[in-house]
Amino acid sequence: MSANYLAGPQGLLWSINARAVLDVIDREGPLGRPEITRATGLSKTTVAQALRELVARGAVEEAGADTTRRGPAATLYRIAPRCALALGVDIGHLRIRAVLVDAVGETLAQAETRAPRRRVADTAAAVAALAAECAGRAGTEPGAVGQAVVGVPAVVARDGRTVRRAYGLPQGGRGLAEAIERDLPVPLLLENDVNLAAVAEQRFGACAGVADFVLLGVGVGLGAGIVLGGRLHRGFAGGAGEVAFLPHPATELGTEVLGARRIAEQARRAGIEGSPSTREIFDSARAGDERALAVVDATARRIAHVAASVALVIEPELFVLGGAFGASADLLLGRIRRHLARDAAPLPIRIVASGVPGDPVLRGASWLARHRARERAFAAAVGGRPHETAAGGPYDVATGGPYDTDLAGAGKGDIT
Amino acid sequence: MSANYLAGPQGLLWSINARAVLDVIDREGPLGRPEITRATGLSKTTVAQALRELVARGAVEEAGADTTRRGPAATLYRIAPRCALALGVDIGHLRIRAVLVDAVGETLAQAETRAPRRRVADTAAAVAALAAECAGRAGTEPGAVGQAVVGVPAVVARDGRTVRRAYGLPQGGRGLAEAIERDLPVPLLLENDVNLAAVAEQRFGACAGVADFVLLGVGVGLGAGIVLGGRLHRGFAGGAGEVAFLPHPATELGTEVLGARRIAEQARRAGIEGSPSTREIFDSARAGDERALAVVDATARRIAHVAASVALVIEPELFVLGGAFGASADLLLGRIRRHLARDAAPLPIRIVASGVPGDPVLRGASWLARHRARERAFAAAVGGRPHETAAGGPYDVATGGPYDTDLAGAGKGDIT
DNA sequence: GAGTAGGTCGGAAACTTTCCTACTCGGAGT
DNA sequence: ACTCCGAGTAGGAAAGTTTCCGACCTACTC
Repeated sequence: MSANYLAGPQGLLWSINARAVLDVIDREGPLGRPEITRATGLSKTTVAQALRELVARGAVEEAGADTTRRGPAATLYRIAPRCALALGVDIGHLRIRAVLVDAVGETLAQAETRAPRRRVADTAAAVAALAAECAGRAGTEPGAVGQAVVGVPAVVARDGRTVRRAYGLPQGGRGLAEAIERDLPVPLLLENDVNLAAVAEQRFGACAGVADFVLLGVGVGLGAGIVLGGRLHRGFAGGAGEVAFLPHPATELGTEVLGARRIAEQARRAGIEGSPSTREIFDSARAGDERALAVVDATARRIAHVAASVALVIEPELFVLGGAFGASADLLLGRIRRHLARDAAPLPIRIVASGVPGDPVLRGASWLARHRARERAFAAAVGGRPHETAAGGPYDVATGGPYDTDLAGAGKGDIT
Repeated sequence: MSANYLAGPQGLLWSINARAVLDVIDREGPLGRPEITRATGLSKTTVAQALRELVARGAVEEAGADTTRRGPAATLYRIAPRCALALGVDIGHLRIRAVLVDAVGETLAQAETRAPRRRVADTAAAVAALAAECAGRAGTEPGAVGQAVVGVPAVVARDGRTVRRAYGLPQGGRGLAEAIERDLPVPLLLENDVNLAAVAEQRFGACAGVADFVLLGVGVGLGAGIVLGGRLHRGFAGGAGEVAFLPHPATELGTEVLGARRIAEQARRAGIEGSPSTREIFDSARAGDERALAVVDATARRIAHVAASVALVIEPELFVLGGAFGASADLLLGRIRRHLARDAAPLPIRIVASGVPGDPVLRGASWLARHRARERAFAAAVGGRPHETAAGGPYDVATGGPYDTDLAGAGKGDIT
């Protein structure tokens, strides 16, 4: 009822300190008690108490002993890998991939299948089947998954369930989310695929430690995953980053600047016959075909144009070239930089190639799923000690603290 | 050294609870003890203790008694207005305005002067003189100001001191900040004027409670103040929102889409003679002059174009039309909406007129200055009880808590 | 007299300091 | 080469401190 004023009883201190212990262990790997004491600034008595409780609750477990120092061996502690399971799914145009990871990010199982074309129910069933397959291989069951994040090639509203403008997806609305939840009853979040690729870039790729960057995903369409202040920026209705529709001098308003269709059109215009796929055009270009190179250059120019426009609006620290044709960075990057240098910008623009190996969408999905599953598990382990008053102050560590991961909320921040 | 893990001794609880009390009083005006007790969820003993301490430290003061209920009158408490003074300054092309406000936002004094043209030292001296004038009228001295925020028509780096691309400002670099600080030795922050107008819009205008919005400032140039998640988005080097350079079909790259110069050019093209000022053109248009109306319409079209581009990148909830010609919203708004509906957008775009009376830049500057001055005063009042151990845990309420208002830091957030 | 404001006191919870035991490594002495 | 002992470290327990809370009491006004 009353807003969250972050006031609380003494039990609050325990939550705060237990959480601090958890965070230290999480960041700095297996750690001995003395090191945790130093890192948190707490007394060793308190740390010992917190560790006992966290182990009892299953969030932390012992991990051998540290014998590097002299004296008695220090017990090491680590996050319990099984305290949270997470499922990442990438629904692409051709394939659906899934990966099951544990709380420390270890891959437990992977699976993939052909993407069914038509019906939402088929897609949902495929996702559930992959989840079951992964769970089976990992020796657990699908219901044990603490969070599933599903990447889709569509605009997803901030509720993480409503889908708009679904390129190639069966249909819009909340149908897909509900169908998946029926078949796979675990906490679910849909997310735009480019956004997830951006998350992957932030966690595993070229943008570690960069607070503001934009991932340009070049694939069937062109989309941007925008990270500002270390957080995904989704826009009011999830439509941020739909940069394919940015006005371009050579393109009518309301049509896409770039995408497979437009590349094909340019290929025709360049006199390339037989309507080859984009991949084939890039391969030809790499082999030195002049006309294909012209198409590549035109593509690079349009990407540069989009990057310049985006930069003028939000001025990120870095652009990353990703997506299906991020693999063609060798061809594109230099040309994009040249166009940027020539045409664009009163401000310098840095652009680099994606640094994420494998399927970035899948990695982003599994990272986000893991983050959320773990956040929930941690909050449960830290919140509400058994002997706390049932009333529960207005403070709730699960959502109120500085660890807020709420995605749905409007996030009416108060700070400028 | 060790990162901030938000762990702390018992004194931390006092900080948290005192801060909660302070926040409640701040938000809900003068309040009696029982109401504070209810709002914070703390016990009345604790609240009483906190209030005693806060009053002793000067952050809170008594404000009469509440006799509406029966029984003994409840003592009311409010934020002590004088616990923080703040100075807002708007350095415009023609005039420099300053306003001195207290901790609760009351205007204590205002002053203005002609903007000196050439030298940085003159500008700085003018600012200091205005500050002295305000302080004198308010019965205090300039040194008592807890924070000064100076709005400038230029790009300001995230350090709040380095100026780039200064339209009409004497020169770039850190010269201005340093000169002002010499003449007026108080905590100083320079900020882009359009950004400050956006802050004003958020606090006093059309965007109260809107987390994501963009203020389009139409004046000598065109700039955007971007608020995302309730926070100003400044960009990597403070250059976010330089939307005047967005590519436009009818404009060569690298030139501004809109601004006084371009409006004049359009007026010439429309056959208007005598090179009238923008204001005169708008006045003619309001009087029904066809050619002037054409210029206005062209202006509206360009604003719509910019808004559409911005929306495709960040999809704010709302656009606000402000700046020097925000006053001409009656002429522009309908036309902008018409152009948006026609040309633009796969997504709907809401745009409204500014809701801030007076000088938005000045109001934004004084709000931000007040916010920062108060934040510092509150942190001081809440942090470090006298009888606390000198050691001091790694937790620091001043900067570490959920009340972080750091502007300079890169803000390497960890949450997606 | 009922309802409310404000104060005080004792108890409970949580953190810290201090003291103590146990363990291991390494060097010195036999 | 073996043994012994001191220094440094890990872990635990007890006492002390700080803080919050509930309960009781007084005083005030309708």
